[in-house]
Amino acid sequence: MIHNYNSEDKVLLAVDCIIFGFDEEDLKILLVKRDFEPERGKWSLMGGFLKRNEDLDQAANRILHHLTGINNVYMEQLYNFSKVDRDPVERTISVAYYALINIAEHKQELTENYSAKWFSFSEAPQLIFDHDRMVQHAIHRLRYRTSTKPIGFELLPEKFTMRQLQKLYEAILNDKLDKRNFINKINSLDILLKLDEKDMNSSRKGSFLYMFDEAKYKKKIADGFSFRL
Amino acid sequence: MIHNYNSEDKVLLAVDCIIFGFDEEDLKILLVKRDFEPERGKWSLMGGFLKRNEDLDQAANRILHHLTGINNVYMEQLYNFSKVDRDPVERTISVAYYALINIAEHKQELTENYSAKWFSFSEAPQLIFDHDRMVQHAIHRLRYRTSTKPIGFELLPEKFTMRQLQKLYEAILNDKLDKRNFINKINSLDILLKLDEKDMNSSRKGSFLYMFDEAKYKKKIADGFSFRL
DNA sequence: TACTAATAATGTAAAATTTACACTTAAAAA
DNA sequence: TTTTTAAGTGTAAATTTTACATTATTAGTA
Repeated sequence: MIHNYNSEDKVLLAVDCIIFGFDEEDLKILLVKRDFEPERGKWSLMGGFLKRNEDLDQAANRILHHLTGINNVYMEQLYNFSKVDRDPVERTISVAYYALINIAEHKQELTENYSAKWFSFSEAPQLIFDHDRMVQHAIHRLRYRTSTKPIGFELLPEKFTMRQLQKLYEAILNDKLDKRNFINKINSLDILLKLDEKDMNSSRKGSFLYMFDEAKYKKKIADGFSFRL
Repeated sequence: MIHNYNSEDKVLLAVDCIIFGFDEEDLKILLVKRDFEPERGKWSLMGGFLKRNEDLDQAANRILHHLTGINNVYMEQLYNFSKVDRDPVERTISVAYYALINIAEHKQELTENYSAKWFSFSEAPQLIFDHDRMVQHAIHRLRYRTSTKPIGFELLPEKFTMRQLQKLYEAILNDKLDKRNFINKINSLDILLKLDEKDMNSSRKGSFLYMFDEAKYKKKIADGFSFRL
């Protein structure tokens, strides 16, 4: 059997990005209003097509930047969606990516020049095509990842309080956690740096700020430590 | 901005299958000798190209069947490999799939008509392109999945002994497990059916055979039970 | 300046889970 | 009947997880 690349079908490869954000309270998701047919005017994920001269990670970042002005986000490849009729226009396979970003930090980038908008995760509108399925997949993976590695790195400001970290976990897991147990657990991971500074916004007493100790974290990973929560 | 699907680049979408097998002792991997250029004669994963009229799951099954005669295998989508120059002939994105099968059950299908061959996982030859990376990804995922859901379903004969199940876990995790703790753990999951039958091959005393109780398992999953091992 | 109000910070005992570990049993073969 | 070989079985100690309530700190207010 001789295989001939030339006789093979080529397809369009789309990349769709599920961008989760956190605003100290709620888990949110970033959507855009589609400005072309089909389904013009409906909400959808950030999407575009892979180009010949880039790999998928690059495509995901280019697309996100193009539609939102947001740059340099750590995105993870999630899953492919490949039903034959998933896109009514043409056979398209979509590679879903997801990311977690700190909303406040990207406020400037996401100006009104862009039609992207944050929605509370629980109040997001219906999306086009199979994008709702993609989001379901992504939240599932995000919850799972939460129990596997510490997630705050990308999602919180550089300095944050234990309370903020806990709220982030609660938003992702959609569950209440016990304050003391949470703090004990996080402290036992031994990857946070307690600062002398306090955040005075949330209370009169103020609460201490922390930073991730990335070096320590990387060392632990390298040593084979498993961060299951 | 009006988007025009026609101006987008189309690409070849390959599907490569990492097939793990178990023969009551070792974890193995199924490879084929490539019979076309480039890299003719070298070992590689089972691969082929997605066709216009099928989705990725279907393509993975078609390709596996075409190259090995094996049918109806449960495969899971793993990850995309998309480096621009990963295939020297033409821009190709590869979707990796992996599966776990029971070697004995597929012995008939995998006859000498096919050039596919089982290799001990630890003794597999070097593979073409980025296939070694794919295999690394797959074994990682398999180990992870092991701690998440019971895996024996697809990998063992319908009836099996506790000893066989333990050896399977040991092969995947590449680690020794304590016999009593393993049995207690498995029993506590409460998804096995103990039969009256014994397997007399492995010892004079014989060891009881078990079956997975799929109905019970599905009910537990539906009830939100988590099978973390 | 003392009092109030509001959230931050902290520790422990009980329960559950995980781990380490060794002897008896059953059946075939000699 | 004795020997051989792997199967089968239980428990105590260690660790981890859970549930839970009081004190501390500061700014604002009287």
